[in-house]
Amino acid sequence: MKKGNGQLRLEKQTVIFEAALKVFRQKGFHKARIADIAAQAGISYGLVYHYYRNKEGLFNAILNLWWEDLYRLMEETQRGKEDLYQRLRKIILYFLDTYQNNPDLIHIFINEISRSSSNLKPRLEYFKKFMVITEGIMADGQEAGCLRQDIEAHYLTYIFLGAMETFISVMVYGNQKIKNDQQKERITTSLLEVFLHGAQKSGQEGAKL
Amino acid sequence: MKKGNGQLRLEKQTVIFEAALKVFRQKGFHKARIADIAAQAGISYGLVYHYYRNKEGLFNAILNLWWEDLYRLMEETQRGKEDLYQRLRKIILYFLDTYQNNPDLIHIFINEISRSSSNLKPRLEYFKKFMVITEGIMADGQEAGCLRQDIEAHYLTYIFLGAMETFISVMVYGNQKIKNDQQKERITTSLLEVFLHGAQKSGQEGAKL
Amino acid sequence: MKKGNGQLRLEKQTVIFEAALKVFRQKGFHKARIADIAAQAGISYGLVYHYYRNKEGLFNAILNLWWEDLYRLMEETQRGKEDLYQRLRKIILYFLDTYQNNPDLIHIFINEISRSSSNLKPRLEYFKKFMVITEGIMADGQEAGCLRQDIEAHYLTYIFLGAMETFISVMVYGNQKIKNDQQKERITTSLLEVFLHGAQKSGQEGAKL
Amino acid sequence: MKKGNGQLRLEKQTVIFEAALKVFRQKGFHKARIADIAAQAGISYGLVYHYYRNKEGLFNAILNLWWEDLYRLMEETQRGKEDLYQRLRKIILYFLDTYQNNPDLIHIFINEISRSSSNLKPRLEYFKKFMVITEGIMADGQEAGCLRQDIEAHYLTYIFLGAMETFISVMVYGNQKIKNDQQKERITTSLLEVFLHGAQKSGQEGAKL
DNA sequence: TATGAATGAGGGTTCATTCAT
DNA sequence: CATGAATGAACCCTCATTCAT
Repeated sequence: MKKGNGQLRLEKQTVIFEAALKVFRQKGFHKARIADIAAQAGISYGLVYHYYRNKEGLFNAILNLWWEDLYRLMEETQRGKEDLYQRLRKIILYFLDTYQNNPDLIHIFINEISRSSSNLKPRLEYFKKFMVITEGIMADGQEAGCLRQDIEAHYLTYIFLGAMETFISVMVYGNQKIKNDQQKERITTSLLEVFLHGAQKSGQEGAKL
Repeated sequence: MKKGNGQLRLEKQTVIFEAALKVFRQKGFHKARIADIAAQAGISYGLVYHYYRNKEGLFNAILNLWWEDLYRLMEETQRGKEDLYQRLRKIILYFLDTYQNNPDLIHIFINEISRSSSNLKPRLEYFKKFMVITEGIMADGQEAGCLRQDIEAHYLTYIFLGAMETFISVMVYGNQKIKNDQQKERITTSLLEVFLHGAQKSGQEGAKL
Repeated sequence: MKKGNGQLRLEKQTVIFEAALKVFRQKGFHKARIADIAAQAGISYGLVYHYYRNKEGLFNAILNLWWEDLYRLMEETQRGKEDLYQRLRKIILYFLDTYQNNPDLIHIFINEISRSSSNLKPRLEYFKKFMVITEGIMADGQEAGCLRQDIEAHYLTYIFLGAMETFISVMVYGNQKIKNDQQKERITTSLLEVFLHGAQKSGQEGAKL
Repeated sequence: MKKGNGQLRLEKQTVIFEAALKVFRQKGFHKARIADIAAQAGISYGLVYHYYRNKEGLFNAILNLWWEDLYRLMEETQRGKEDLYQRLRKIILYFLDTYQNNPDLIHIFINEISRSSSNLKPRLEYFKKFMVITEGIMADGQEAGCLRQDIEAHYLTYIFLGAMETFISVMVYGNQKIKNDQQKERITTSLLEVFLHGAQKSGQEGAKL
């Protein structure tokens, strides 16, 4: 039985997509060549243009996957009735899970989205939206009396996201693997612990550092 | 009185350097053209090659300035007798001061860390060294009993640096100006407060979030 | 009937090759521009890079053709049972035939031997090998008692090849055509006569010159 | 006592000239940079243009030295009453002496004059003149009954000069030094022997090779 | 669908030459 | 005389994109 054309199209498109994921990660957007991606996908480079408008379009497809998944998570998080701790935990775990399951994707996020000035304008909006949602979570926490109110919600956001991003970055740059769930747990706990309770040794409250 | 040639040479080199700073910031390494930099400097593009070996060399000169200054600060910090709070405060203020005085430089630092012609290794090495020094400060803090020891020193480092970097990034991306010293103070305090004492509302210790 | 793609590819490659042959001959390696070659071939310059890695690669392809053909001849010559006279005659005729059929090629051989991007080593190696083979022929002649033994075989080689090469060079520089087989015969005979029997008027042996 | 300016000018010019000799030999005309020559001469590159019109002019000065010296020798040779053997011997020794005393010069002759297609037009004339003079010597020899007349005088010229040039070329390419006068003598004798008496083993006259 | 030949804009780099000092 | 800063023509090469087959 012959597969439907749509099915075939989808498959080939996926092959190209994943090849692009790999090549963009290895070389970065500018140095990645369509020919590299085609070779990785095992097709001719002309074919790429049947499935994607151009290099930019292919790259955007990857970005969309990233942001859509992230937004979906964020919306779920917002809709849910969970407390602040669980919500922040979910965000961290989302990044760590993606790091495990799709390291190319998060590599690209770190290198090409989070840290890249080229063609930044449109991408910045995505980033801002993500920050705004996170800020909402922080504000909720402040309203609920869980978070201190003497620090602006967006400051709390920067601190939280920045700390997390650096964890991921270090792993990405160091090509570290996440060995097991324990490690994921330790990272998550460390992040939340310090963010929520601080790095200061307990009992030192108010003492001179 | 005639200026020495060395003086003149230095001046022109500086003009090119600053033009490069601006153009690299605006366009990123890949999209920045030597011709752009020359135009910005008000010279012909050929002259750039009298002062710098090539585009890469010019870019590296910029990065070196950044890292050398940063290392100088870190060494001062290490040599000093100050307590943990003052040390971390100095690091943050260094970034904020640089942001005020040389926003292009810090922009490039934020955006172009992973950019390099072929091997980003050398630049990562710079970064790692910076992290190692910071980790030393954290370890000192743990030994001195100022910082909790149930979280690894390098985790503390990631959280601290990541949080700070994101503050800067947000300002960079948003083209925000630091209006006055008060704002610098507020940012510094917020960062240190959360890092050291946590974001959790005091009195909530142990309470359900 | 549709031609195979390989066939087409080969054809176009040949067109470029022959254009290069012509341009390299006219301008020499350094002054020959890829754009010239492309124009000569009636294609865009970018296409040259589909068939050859770069200018150097294209040039090497030409040299390889020359050397491979020459080596093929030399090996045939060595395998054959012919006497010295026939062997030397074959070598001369090979050069003269090539001059007739592919004057560009021999022009390049004559002019560009020492030309190379950085290291002329590889090309000299080719030349040396050619000389070594010829020297073998001379040594055979000495062993067989056909050639005088009071002069080293490689000296005989220099004299023979040098004389021949200059014949060709003069024709190349003077843009002389070989008009007919008689001329070829005369050149060959003159060379062999002088090389083998000397330029001295017979009967003058030992007389004062 | 202060030297006259003309004296100084001459000295500096000579320094540049000799630097050029060295650099042109090492890199060839195209790859030799004025900056290289100036550095070799220990002066600034702008100064080169005070003494020579441009790169081409500097190169021509070298060529002129070569050709003028060679012509001087040839004229002396022609004016003298020496026999053919002595004349040819003088030519060979001139090349070998120059190889000993000014290897850069003869290197350039071999690489840039004898074998070079670029800017060849004007240089070719020099070469032709040299050949014409040599041909005159050969014709004299034929008239005097010293050389066989069944071979055209210019053929004899090609054979003689070609053989000699290849000797020099091999030494140049192989970076061989002339160790002593004996070697010079052996080369000269071998060349003249083969050219005049032939390579064939004596007593084999007419025998099948 | 699929291929890869073909195009040409674009940019880095070199270096001879000029000229103000 | 001497310097070397300054200029810009020249040219190699890359690679995204198009399109005939």
